[in-house]
Amino acid sequence: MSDSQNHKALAPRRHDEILRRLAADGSVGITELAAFFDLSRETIRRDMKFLAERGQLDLVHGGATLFEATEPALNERSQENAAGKAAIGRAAAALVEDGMVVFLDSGTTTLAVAHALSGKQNLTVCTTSLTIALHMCRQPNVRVHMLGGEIDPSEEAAVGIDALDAIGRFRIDVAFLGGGALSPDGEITDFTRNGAEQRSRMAATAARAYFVLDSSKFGKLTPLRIQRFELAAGVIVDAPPAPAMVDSLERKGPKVIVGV
Amino acid sequence: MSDSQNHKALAPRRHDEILRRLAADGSVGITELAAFFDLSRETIRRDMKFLAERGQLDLVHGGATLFEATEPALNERSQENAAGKAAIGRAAAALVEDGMVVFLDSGTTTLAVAHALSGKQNLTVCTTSLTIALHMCRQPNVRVHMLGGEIDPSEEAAVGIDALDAIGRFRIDVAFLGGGALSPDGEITDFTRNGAEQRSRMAATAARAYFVLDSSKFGKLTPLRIQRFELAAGVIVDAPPAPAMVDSLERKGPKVIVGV
DNA sequence: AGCAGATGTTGCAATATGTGGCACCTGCAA
DNA sequence: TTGCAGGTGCCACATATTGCAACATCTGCT
Repeated sequence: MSDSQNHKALAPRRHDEILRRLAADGSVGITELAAFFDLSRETIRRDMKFLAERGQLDLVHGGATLFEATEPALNERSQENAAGKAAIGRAAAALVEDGMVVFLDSGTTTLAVAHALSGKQNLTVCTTSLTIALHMCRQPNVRVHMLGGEIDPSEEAAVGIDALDAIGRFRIDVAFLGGGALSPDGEITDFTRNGAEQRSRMAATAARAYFVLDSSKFGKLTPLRIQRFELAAGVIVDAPPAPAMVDSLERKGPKVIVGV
Repeated sequence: MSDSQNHKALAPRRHDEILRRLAADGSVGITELAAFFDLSRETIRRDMKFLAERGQLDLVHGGATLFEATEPALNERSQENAAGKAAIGRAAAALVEDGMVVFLDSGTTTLAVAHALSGKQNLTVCTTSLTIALHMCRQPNVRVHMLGGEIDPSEEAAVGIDALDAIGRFRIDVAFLGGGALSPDGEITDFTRNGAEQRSRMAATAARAYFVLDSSKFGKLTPLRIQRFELAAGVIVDAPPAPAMVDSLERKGPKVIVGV
């Protein structure tokens, strides 16, 4: 960017530039860099090999991509209906613009949203989920706030009074919330008191809140109603629920958005 | 820039120019400067060596780059001296009894402590590290509190005001703290202001605090002194530091514990 | 003259980069 | 599927650049 004449640079500077492009574009080609720096492909390849050995990128044919730290065996849950969750993720990501403050609830569906957010610039992400925090803090151009509190092992996320407290401190542009079930009469319900309370507050606090619910949760019943869920802007799903459920849900407020 | 005819300048002038270019471009080459000043490469190299010794720049092959008192990448660190870290972990775990409230700092050495704690019963673990929280919440009979806050991507841990706040709320039986270096004169220092402050508070707050430092950190210098580190009960290491360092450290308070 | 500090020169080792050859991928068209 | 063509990975070796240390030279000063 600095000088258009001579891009030749010392090795560490090249490494920076490579990582910078990687962060910006997600991938970078060897030939393209060789031309940019006016150096042979071998030299660039050696740079990349060096960076790859330090775990800073992944080598692929023709260049390099962002290093994917293979997460320790994700739960079986995250495999269930993976395609549906990915579709929900894409639909959710379409609602997020660069620079927004986004809240991501715990859960495998919201994790899919997190994955779909890669590529957005300059996001601020707030979350209670350890896994989501870990994933997002490895993304470039993302600021991550972890809401602290006692960790619920089954969710691997913070719950309880500290997390509830912390929610109030943020001004959230858009929140993506999980949920236990979409009941036959069009209500969103949850498994635990803490979860329901947390989601209720977020639905009321965020400028816009969306519940993300994959089709395995349609028509089920869980014990706790999520208060004020009707303040949410929408419910993002991967397949159309029964028309009756859509009707009664939309009459209360939230729009139903079907991901593709 | 001043005179185009004769760039020859006395050493302090050259030093200024070197630093100026560094600030402007992020790096400078030796050959390039030698030509500019019409001096031999050796002279420029001596200038750079002088500046490097005073911490004003980093020498690299062919020139210099901006001085970065930053830590190496996380993935890289976790591999280094794995055996030593495991030894420290065992020594640390020996200090923990069932039922205690344990604080675990961020860092790869404290992660080794976390691994060594498996088997303890009924622990309560407080941590700022996402990785440690994730690991410990999968253990049976462990309650985990995640201290929230903004996530530092290089640490993958919470830092900043929220984390500092949260520290005050806990009554910690024993804390295991990381650190950037054990300086030659027996002080424990850190890379970042936030890190130093966090560790300082823990050292003062916990009933007993231990720093865990593997031998790669002996005799190094990092910019920030950790205030009140001498309140710590001990420093756990994987190999004996130089006797002079042990002396000056133990005279200040903390005992040196060598893991096996 | 003699000293001290700065700079230059030289030679060799270490490192970085370039080049060419060949095997291997990848996409495409038959 | 097959084969082809172009791009790419990778190795070995050649070349260029740099690091380093020892010693020589210069310059200003007393």
